Amino acid sequence: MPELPEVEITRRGLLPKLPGRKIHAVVARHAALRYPLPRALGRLLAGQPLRGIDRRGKYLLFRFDHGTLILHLGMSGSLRLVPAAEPPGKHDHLDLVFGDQALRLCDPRRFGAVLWVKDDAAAHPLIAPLGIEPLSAAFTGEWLHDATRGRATAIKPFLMDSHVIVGIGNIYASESLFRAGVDPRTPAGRLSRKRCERIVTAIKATLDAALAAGGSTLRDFIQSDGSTGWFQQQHFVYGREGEPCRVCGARVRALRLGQRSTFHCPHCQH
DNA sequence: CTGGTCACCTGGAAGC
DNA sequence: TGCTTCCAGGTGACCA
Repeated sequence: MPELPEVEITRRGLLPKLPGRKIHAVVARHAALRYPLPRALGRLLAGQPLRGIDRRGKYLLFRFDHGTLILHLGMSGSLRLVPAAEPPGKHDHLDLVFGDQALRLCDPRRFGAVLWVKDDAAAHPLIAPLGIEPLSAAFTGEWLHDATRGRATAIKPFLMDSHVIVGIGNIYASESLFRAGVDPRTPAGRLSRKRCERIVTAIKATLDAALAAGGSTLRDFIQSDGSTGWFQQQHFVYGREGEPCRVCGARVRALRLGQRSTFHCPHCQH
């Protein structure tokens, strides 16, 4: 589920509530997600005030005086703030208990990650190789044009490579290329400067729209029982195979690119 | 380095 | 109804 906007919305939802508060206990109900959980997390964090919550790509960074807890939601993870006494569900693998509230990690597929770094989190082997932040000022058409030179791979999987650009998952890759009017199969290295500019503008607009949509439901999914899941976006093409394009009415087509389902409008995208 | 494939895990939907 | 198969929003590891 989570792509960059979902992770960022989660972060923004927690920001006014958690930093400054002390962790009282940690409850780990599963020994490992994608990786084994850090050992003795309770001893490590009990009594420690959370200093801040940052984000790098889709990784959330919980800052403490003596290190950083790195958290990734994987494909199916979500964080909720619940009453600490609330009984955990089947896939609620980890609680960080702040007084009478718990920050609860639910992740049915367990593709998420929880890691502890004592030193500079930016130097962690999973963080250091991450690519550019798509919402940063440094992400421009010129940057994308430079980055794509000499690359034969299709632009869609290229955009999803977190070592190039972070945060663009399967949904927003299709959606952004639709907005840009670019065929997802186009070899990255063949894109003109102008088309790179269109793609960058489209990515920022797509992510901004998702952030705006998430902001309006933020309170719900941070505090409620989570049954509503992630906020719903009106997609242009994603998941709409055979349905009419919202712009031109042509049938939306599906294909596979790099093992991932890809949606596009053959009339609007070239 | 590049591009392509696989695996990790569970659950829901579709097919028979 | 029940069993089987396929698919899912991520990404690191591995291969040629």
